[in-house]
Amino acid sequence: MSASQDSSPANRNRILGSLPLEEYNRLAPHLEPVELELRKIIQESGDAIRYAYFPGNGVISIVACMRDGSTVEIGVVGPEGMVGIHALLGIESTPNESMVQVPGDGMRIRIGTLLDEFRRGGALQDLTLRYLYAFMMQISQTAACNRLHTVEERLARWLLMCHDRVEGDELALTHDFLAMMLGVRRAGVTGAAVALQAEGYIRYSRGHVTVMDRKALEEFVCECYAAVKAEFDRALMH
Amino acid sequence: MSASQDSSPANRNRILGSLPLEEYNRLAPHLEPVELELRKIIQESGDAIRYAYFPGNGVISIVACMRDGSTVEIGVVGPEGMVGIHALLGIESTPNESMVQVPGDGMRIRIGTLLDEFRRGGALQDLTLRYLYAFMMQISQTAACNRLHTVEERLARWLLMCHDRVEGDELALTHDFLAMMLGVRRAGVTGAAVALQAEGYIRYSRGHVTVMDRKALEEFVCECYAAVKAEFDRALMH
DNA sequence: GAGCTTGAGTACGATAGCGTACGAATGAAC
DNA sequence: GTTCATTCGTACGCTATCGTACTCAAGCTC
Repeated sequence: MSASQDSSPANRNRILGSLPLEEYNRLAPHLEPVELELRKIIQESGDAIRYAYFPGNGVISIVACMRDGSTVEIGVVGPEGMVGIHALLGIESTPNESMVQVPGDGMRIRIGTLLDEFRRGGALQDLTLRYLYAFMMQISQTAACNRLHTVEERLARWLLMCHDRVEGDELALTHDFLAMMLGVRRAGVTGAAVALQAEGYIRYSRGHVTVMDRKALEEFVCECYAAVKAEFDRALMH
Repeated sequence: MSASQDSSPANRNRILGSLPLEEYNRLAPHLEPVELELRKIIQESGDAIRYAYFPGNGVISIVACMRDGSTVEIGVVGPEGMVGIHALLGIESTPNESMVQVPGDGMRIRIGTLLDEFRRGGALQDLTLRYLYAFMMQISQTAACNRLHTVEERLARWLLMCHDRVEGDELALTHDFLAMMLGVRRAGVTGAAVALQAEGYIRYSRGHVTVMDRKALEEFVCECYAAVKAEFDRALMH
């Protein structure tokens, strides 16, 4: 029996919602609801990791930062996963930064508390390690995709990954932010966005993208999208 | 007390060599020595993961493969780590491929046996999870590096990472193989190699690179090299 | 030592993306 | 309704890398 009974953030999150009741009940007193506000940095590069976050909805970007300030997204986290998984591996901080791309809500819990449960070796450990595998495949495909595919393809992939984790077809995103995620110029995003819009896949207007034709986007996007999705399905199904 | 007493492959490997004797002795009867032969694929993309490999020396590339046959390396493994860590996360196979880049030797062990020990939650779990963190940082930096840095910088990084894991200054590598690792054309590697050679950093001749001036290479390489190294040191020190 | 295979150097036109910059349009603020 | 900051569209010269292809040299085989 699982903990999925209502639609609280805890139960919209796939990891928390898949826990057996016994484990969930041990964690529940320590879970605090949090709002995930647009553009909020919930984990600063290099800072001590104090909380793990389990989104109920919304999308969070995990970003690698360079010394000169340029950034590249290495993965996204939605209700299927968690932020702060690095800390479960036994380290206290990480150079990666976590930023809210699509606002939502979720639950957070102190890392120490979560680690205690993780180290019991039960369902939480199993679920988080499987998620970790999926996330690792996402990073690894991103590494390949960054090397081999065009800005247009990568923008399409990003939009699809976001769309998968959100209700509705509209996303609040500026070209500037997408440029930071994709690691390209703002003007580069504009060019790609114009192209995708010309094909009728999306519609853009001042910080708002609408996915108009998801099916067509899926046909246009590079293989990386499906590859990552397949690994998520494989690792997280049960 | 640790298991590092002689110079068998088991004890040249950092993970095995850091295990407390009790844990090491439980694993020891199941460790088989293996030779890591140049260019051998020790884990095929999509195949069931049957063994974990702990190199005593040599370098193994973990590679993402695309449908069209193009490949990009996402990370390297040497005596500091292991191949097959994916399986500790609870999955049976992965699309990544593992190939020997610098020949050497090591120990292997059946995944089931290793998983049993991993699930006891002792030092092996701690060591492998910390290594996993370091490896994840390597992939993540590679994703960023692939997006932001030139072929020359990335070649320098690759050579330094290899050099760190090998005794001596000579590596047996063709431009063709480096092209597969860096995800560029063979001619692109040649161009970069010529440039590094002109600066006196390396010397190249028919499948053999020699690192001539490591210090200068370290000054030339992009920040990604030091960033990954710092995370390895941080995660694996004890 | 002749022939063959493998690996390296080079060339060249094509193209994607860069850095930069400027202006237009939208939406919010007053 | 006017002002202003934000966001987007576009342009232009520049560079890195691509795709392809040809040649040359080294080392192995017979």
